[in-house]
Amino acid sequence: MACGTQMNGALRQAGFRITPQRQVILEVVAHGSDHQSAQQVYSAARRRLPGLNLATVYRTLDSLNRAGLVDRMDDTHGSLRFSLRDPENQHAHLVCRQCGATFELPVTWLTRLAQDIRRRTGFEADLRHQAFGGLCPACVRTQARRGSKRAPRRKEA
Amino acid sequence: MACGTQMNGALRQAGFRITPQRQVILEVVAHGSDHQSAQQVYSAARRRLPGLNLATVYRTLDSLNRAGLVDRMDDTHGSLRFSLRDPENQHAHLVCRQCGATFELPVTWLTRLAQDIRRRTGFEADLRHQAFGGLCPACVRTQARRGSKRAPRRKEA
DNA sequence: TTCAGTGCAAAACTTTTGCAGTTAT
DNA sequence: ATAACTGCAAAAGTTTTGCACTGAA
Repeated sequence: MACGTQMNGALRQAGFRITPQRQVILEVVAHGSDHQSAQQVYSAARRRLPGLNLATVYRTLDSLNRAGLVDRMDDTHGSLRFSLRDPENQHAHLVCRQCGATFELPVTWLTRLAQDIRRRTGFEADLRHQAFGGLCPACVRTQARRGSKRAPRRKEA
Repeated sequence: MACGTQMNGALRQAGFRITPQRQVILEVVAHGSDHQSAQQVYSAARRRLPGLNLATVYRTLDSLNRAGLVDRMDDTHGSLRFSLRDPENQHAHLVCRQCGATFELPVTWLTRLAQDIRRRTGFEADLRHQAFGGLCPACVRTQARRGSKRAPRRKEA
């Protein structure tokens, strides 16, 4: 696939030098599962680049984000999640408080809300990559049957 | 005011022992500015109770939260914010990415969205205490005039 | 050649936890 | 008397930073 070439072009265009680290990290974000944490990106990238350092992952993801190639979202469980930016598919997120699963929410569902907020308060809400907490369908069912179950490790909203 | 007595009642009713720490912490949350971070609560409470420990603040706020007296929200800048629960005034939050100011958003504005989500995905979104990022009116103006300015210290959404 | 990019180690920050001593009931 | 609660110190977990070295341009 010409994918690698395409990415290099994007990197170069954004004013970055092409390094193995960047190529691998960007490819992991692009081809790996969506909304990965820095640790996940690190683990995956490390398999191909054993010497890779976590700080580099953070720095690279931050650069890629500022360059507009990668999106960041706060998963409300204490870490940031990264995914390839896709202007065709702007979305927010649903994060299950029980099992941590994340789902996408087309940003169009949120436009009316954002408009309401802007008109009535003057606040410019940016609902892209916003994470909403709640219970996923599976956990709703589970919870309906039994009492409570396991909980996430850290933070809560 | 009978406020102290009222609080003690609430504490006792929730099965808590009455301690100076709890009284002070709850009062700071109740009378201080809304949506304070643990550090802010700590600083304010410490003025009246110099020996107070930050761990106690966290433990107490967690207890009060589980008892339903206090609400928690994740400000998407890396810390939790606490406020007195007011069932009459359920709300979500707008958090300015530029200056960190927070505003309240009546939860009624979000009911339609929550319904849409439930009907179309089965996900039970809990939008109470949800924090939405964006720019407050003041920072929108500031940003319109000049270029960029100071940024928050940690995390970003 | 030169400066952006990297690895490493250490720090920054928020939040949690183990434990021994204290205190409300 | 006896749990519950607190202070202290240390750890956990994510993210950032300083610095000297390396390598892409």
